[in-house]
Amino acid sequence: MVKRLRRAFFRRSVHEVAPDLIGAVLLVDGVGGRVVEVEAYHHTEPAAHSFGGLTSRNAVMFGPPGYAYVYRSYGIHWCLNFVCEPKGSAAAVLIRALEPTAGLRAMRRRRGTADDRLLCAGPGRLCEALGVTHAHNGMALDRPPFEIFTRAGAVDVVAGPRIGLTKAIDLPWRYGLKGSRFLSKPFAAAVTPAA
DNA sequence: TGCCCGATTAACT
DNA sequence: GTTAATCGGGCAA
Repeated sequence: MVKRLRRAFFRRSVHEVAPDLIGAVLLVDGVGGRVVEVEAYHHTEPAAHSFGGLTSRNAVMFGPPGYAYVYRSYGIHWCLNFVCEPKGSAAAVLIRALEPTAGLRAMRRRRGTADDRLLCAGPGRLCEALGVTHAHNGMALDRPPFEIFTRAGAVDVVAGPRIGLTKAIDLPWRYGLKGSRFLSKPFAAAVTPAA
């Protein structure tokens, strides 16, 4: 049964929330799709923006769970995260790829491509397709323009190392939908994460 | 104040 | 395979 996600969903460990988001549906102003790839970040690990402590950029990460943390990447792109765990954990899940299902016309227009596989295959592309910008930083995930729904049934989730990092590169905190053609990159090995 | 670099992408060779 | 685009955070001075 598909249900709208409530804030309590995000209050759990980032390592529970991240795989549970695979297969969920994310919409921003009615545009979006099925989550097929995410990554987990936690302040105890040096790859996280929150590792060095509270700053103006990462302040939302240090707040309560269930809010959007949006940051500028490489001075060019926006990246969307969901803040998790009780306030102060400074943990978040980076949304890396969607299978587009709603608002295809709007996404193709924003992205300037008709190749549906590349509409949301990557954190920067996804934000461009959904129209996510710094204006969404700090917004609640259970209120408009966000709508997030649980997955309908069981899915095969695979895990592997995160993408594009120079620190903590070995932690297998990237989660994806097994076999999806909408991933930003394929998973090297099909390893099912521990429950 | 200045410098370096990044949770990326697209367009190259 | 490599590299430019582009800018705010973090740290050295």
